[in-house]
Amino acid sequence: MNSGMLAQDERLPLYQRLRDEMAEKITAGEWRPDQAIPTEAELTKIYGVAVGTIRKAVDVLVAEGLLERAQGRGTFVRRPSFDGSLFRFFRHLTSEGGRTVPEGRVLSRTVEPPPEHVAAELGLTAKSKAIRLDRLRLIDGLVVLVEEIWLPKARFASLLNIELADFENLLYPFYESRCGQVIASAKETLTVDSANAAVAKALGIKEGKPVVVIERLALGFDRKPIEWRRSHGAADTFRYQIDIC
Amino acid sequence: MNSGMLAQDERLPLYQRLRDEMAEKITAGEWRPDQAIPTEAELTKIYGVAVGTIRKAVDVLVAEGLLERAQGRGTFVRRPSFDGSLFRFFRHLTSEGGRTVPEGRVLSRTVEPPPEHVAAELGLTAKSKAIRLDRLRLIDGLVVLVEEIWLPKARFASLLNIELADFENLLYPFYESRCGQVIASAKETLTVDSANAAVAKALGIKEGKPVVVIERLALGFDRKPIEWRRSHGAADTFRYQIDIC
DNA sequence: CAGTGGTCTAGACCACTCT
DNA sequence: GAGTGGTCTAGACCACTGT
Repeated sequence: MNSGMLAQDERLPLYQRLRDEMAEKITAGEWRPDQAIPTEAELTKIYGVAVGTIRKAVDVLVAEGLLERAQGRGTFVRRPSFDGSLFRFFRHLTSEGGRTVPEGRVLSRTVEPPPEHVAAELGLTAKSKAIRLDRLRLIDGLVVLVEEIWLPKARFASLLNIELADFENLLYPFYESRCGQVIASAKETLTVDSANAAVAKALGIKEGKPVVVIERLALGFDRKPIEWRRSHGAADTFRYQIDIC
Repeated sequence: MNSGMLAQDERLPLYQRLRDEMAEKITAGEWRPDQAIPTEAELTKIYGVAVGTIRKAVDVLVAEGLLERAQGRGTFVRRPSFDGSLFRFFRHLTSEGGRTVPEGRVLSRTVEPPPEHVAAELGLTAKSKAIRLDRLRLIDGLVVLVEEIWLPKARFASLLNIELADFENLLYPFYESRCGQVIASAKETLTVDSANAAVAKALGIKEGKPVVVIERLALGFDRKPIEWRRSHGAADTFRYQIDIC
């Protein structure tokens, strides 16, 4: 009765194959964000398995952040955006308890071969080109971060047709909706440096003043690198908060 | 048949109460690290619940890192030591790829009422006293961090009988072995400041030079605060790396 | 009220580990 | 072969959300 086509992989546990099947429906857009997936009862009929097995597959997807359960309402495809709890990628608050999303202003977009270290991080060959964005983050009209962003051209070609002014304040949901690229995790490195002339000018501080440098490599659910970025912020107003579990 | 005493909390799900009960056995040392806990079949008899419920409780504890399963062998209490992967609390490497554990040197240990913000973080009343440690972290004989550590006296009274020289380089395994206090998670805040006279002297830098300040609140498995510490390091040699998931 | 996910049970069979 | 955790089933009742 496997009307859900659960062949694919060989001798994996049922719930794993189920998870893959459902993940596929999500990434392929068949089940869309903020939309309820079929109920557990329906899923048992669709796939011909017991409720417990469905639940276990859904457990995995919930743990992975792809689904969200709401008792009495249903199970929903989670929009990996940053409105709710998923504020993971903007912990460097500039003012105390700043909950607001800073404005993002893309200054320039070019296509060029990435520097060697960026190519290495993104897993690109020496010849391949990449998209570079230069961007400011502002709070109350004041520049708090200067960002240099590198994206593999292959994944993000559709970004080249968009007006710079139409880039949204949060890039990750934007990547998702425009390019189907979903960020799942990231690795960040913080260091402190002195501002060079360009950064100092953009941040409105004196050259040589201390700045915080955040280098981030963002990965997809397949753990492949998707974006590399380096951000600079004035050190004296900087605060970085994180929970380690 | 609840021979396992599962009263405690009111109307929590069974598997949650089970989890708490089992976590208690672990933190109390009744189930010791690297030792197998009773089998699922035994646990069902002990607590008078179904296997599925036991499994769900164990699932939670495994997810929390307290237990570890080994098919065909049993379920074991995990030693939350730092030899293996659990290197979570020393990401601020000073030299590139520095894998070595820096030396820790406790300069002083006093018992005094904590400052207001520390008492608040640790959940202590205004009157209660706390243990304060002042400590240096050194790599190759050079001071890289200056630390101010506060501990609730009630939990750490046994530390007062130990020679300062006998404090180990990694405090968290030390807390575990001497005081039965296991750190499960932490919350860190990074900022950049200018070195005051005392910090500058300890770090061997000039007063007013930029320093990185890390404030950390470390929690136990019961999510109660256990330790608060503030570390200072010279900004120019500082590197903080973290994986965000 | 009907429908949803959340909890819990009781038992089956399998894959692995150790002796 | 005996014992362990890993998977899977089938069905029960509950708590919550919507109408």
